[in-house]
Amino acid sequence: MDRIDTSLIALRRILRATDLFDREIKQATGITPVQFRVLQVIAEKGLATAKEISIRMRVSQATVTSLIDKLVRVGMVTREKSASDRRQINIHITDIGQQTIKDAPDPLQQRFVRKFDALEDWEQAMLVASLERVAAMLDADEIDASPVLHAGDIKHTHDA
Amino acid sequence: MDRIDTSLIALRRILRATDLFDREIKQATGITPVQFRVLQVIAEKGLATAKEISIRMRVSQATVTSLIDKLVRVGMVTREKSASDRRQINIHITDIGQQTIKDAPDPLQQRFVRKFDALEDWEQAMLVASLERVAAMLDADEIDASPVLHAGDIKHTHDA
DNA sequence: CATGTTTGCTTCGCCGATCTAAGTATCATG
DNA sequence: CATGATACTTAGATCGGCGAAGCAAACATG
Repeated sequence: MDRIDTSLIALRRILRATDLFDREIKQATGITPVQFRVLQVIAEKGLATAKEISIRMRVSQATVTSLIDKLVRVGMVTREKSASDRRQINIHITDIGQQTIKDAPDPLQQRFVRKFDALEDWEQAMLVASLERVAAMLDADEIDASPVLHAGDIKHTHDA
Repeated sequence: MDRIDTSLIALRRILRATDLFDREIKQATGITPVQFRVLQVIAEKGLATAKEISIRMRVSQATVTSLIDKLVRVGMVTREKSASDRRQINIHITDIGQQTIKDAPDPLQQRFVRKFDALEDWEQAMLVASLERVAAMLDADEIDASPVLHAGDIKHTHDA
């Protein structure tokens, strides 16, 4: 088995891990991965507008509306009209929502962070260099920043 | 920006690349990424049974049936009863299907392979080691083999 | 060989995510 | 105040996905 095969397989495993995590989330939280992702975004600040969410997740507002509908229905978030601009709706996370996030299985990024921290210095350096390299290889064009991932996302934080 | 942030961002970009590629495929081929993936699987040998596809793609047979329906409708594949076992249906790729695959934009894995080949020996070695490391870090448990990716998958071939 | 079980696929009815287009309410401004 | 932009929701569609039920072919075995 040559290097390229090995690399592709590893890459596949990496991608696959996100997929599996989706299923874990579904089971553990009772909501779907996409809904969970919305919840996470809201949880970051405790509240968010529909617009914000639709931009962060790169989906239409219509989609956000229906996702929020579901989260409201299960009591994880509430809608409240913004006082400053009454066209806006602030979506607040509830205690149940908070709890759901807290109880969710060890997110992918936390898993990564924990193990990364445990590595030797040189190894960390190697990984960083390699990942950046691979990212550059796969990016079709220069991509700005924040993506939509599936589950749990790989967030730019490490409050693990 | 510390190493962990850098890594996570790179990882995010890698995952994001598959997402963007999905959109490219849709535009270029007129079929959806999932349908394209089915087509790819069939194309590997020129034909496949529904069962095979459902296993390879980790979806139910019901789902495969509906995906094949769509590919048949646009003339990219045909259904033919197997001679040896008449319960089985061999799905054959048509010229149109072949053409679609040929005309599809540079798949992710090809992009990767091309660039990987161009690397220095030591760099290839480093990438392989790193990717395997990361894969191990993300895998919750030991994962067997072939996953469902989104677009184009990252196949274990490099007939680029 | 006849009957019962397994296997391979399709049909049906359902749900979730997503979109676009069209509507409603609110704001901002000339 | 009238007009136009902005923030959301509603309506209606498509797609991917599932499980259950059904059917036909193959197999197994007394």
